[in-house]
Amino acid sequence: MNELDYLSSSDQLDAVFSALADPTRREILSRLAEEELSVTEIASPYQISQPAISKHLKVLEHAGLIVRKSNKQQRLAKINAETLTVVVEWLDEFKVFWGASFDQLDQVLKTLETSDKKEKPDE
Amino acid sequence: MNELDYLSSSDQLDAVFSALADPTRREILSRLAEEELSVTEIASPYQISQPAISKHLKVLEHAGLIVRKSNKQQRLAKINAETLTVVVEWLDEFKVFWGASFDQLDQVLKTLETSDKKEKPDE
DNA sequence: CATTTACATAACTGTTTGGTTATATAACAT
DNA sequence: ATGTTATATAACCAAACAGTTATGTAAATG
Repeated sequence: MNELDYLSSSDQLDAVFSALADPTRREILSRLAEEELSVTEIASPYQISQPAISKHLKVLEHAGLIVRKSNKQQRLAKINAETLTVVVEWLDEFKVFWGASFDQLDQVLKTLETSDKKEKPDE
Repeated sequence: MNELDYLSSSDQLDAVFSALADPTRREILSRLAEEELSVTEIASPYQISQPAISKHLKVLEHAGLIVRKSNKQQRLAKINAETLTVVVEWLDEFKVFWGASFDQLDQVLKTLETSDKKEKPDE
């Protein structure tokens, strides 16, 4: 059970879009697409303080874009890119504006929905 | 020349994602996907004031998600859904997480890039 | 056991956001 | 000319946001 189960679809979009509205958070997400990182590792390239990074991570976690696990005294952050499918689904409403080629996205969405159910039958 | 030409790619993503982070603005955008609407028409379903709607429209316009034109004393808002391609392009970085089926998005993106260049060769 | 490391949390601050009311302006209607 | 309609703008306010410093806590290290 993840935190987003408590959010309405609209609230989840609010949370995801506002999480993505910050360039530092987008960059963190890009780096987490490569590998899991600890808070200190995430903070290292930035000039802002460690608590500021912890806040960014809390925003990403609340949006469901990352999950976290403890390892000794470290807290590793891992991307949860499945959550980005809510953005893809929302975009689907506007696909008509890009012409027929975007119909391929329909197929992608159907594939995703199916595999979601297969991967997480208990949610 | 549109307003977004002055924004860096990251600033444009900031503007687009934060514009989309508000449910009222997303709903306005959905309605504009159906038809052009005047400010009064856009405001009519909501309880908030007309100036509040004008502010929302300014945010959407600044993000490049709508364009506006004057018609008599009305100012019509029209969706500019092409701007949403910056979101699609940003999402492309994470497509690997949804498996091979998402490679179809590559094709969509290539098609979009090509048609972009055809439609706006002067940019 | 004392210290350091990794992180979270609290308290505070300045800025942004999303709303308000009041008012100005431009076009249309009488 | 006067009034009405459509919209924008200004001034204001409360809440949220993004940062700070200071401090607390749990785990590792000497």
